[in-house]
Amino acid sequence: MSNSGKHHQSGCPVAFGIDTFGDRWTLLVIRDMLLHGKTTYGDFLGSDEQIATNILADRLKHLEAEGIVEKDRDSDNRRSYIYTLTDKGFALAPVIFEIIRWSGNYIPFNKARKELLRKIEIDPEGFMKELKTAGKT
Amino acid sequence: MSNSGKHHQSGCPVAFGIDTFGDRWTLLVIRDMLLHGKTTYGDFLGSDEQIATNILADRLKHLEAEGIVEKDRDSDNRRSYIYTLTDKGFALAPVIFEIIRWSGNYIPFNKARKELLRKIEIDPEGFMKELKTAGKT
DNA sequence: CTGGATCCCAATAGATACTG
DNA sequence: CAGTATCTATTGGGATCCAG
Repeated sequence: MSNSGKHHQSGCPVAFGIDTFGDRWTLLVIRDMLLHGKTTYGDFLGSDEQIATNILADRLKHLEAEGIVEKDRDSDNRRSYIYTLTDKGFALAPVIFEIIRWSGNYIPFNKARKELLRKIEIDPEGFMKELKTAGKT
Repeated sequence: MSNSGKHHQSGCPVAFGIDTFGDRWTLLVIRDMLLHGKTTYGDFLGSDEQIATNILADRLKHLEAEGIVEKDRDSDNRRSYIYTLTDKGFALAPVIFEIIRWSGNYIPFNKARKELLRKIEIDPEGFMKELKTAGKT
């Protein structure tokens, strides 16, 4: 299931990489582990991008099958699982970092600000309230 | 058409990168320009991975819209187009290189050999014939 | 409760045939 | 040569169900 039939099998290392982690979700999960210290199914579900449960389960399964992620029982929680990156998974850090570097140069610089302005327009009072309570967390 | 509805809009640079070039074909086209000096629609179609014509057209259009690729008329050929990377496109080279580096460490080293062995098993005579005529191109 | 599996169906990607 | 049209396959969202 899932991503069979998508493999290029051309022998090209770029194609191999894409076949392994080149879908729209996999790298985000890896990012969560690498950059945000997320380790559980619930953690991943909580990310901003709102991955669906079936997609997440599928991707985790594949990452495990590929040896990029390891799944163990939480020794404390006993009914929870902990996902961690293997060396092979951790070795993707430079790829992620180069993507971040590239985006840093080319992401629309005012996207966040635009969001903010939209918020202000729609609900100025709510925004002001948010502003006042910000930084107290 | 194409990749609308897939954008994460989370503000995360990784998600931004994925939204821009994170599908299964875009990076391969960029690889062709970057590493193999390909410049025309026909060039891209000829790659090992066999991209479909509509996909290629779509991806080129998007790459152009994103300012990653530039499309100009071939000054010689006049009814042919030349696609070249912009600076923004060229700036993806480190991403590609890190993917190659990662794959270099983790790609199944014997994939090509396995293919070969399979061929030999299925059609030994055909294989021998291929072997004899190889290197004459 | 956490970590999934499953089903439905909408939307997207992709292969193939054909066209300006 | 450089695409478009059409039709099929796959992915993905969301709800719900299920097991430990």
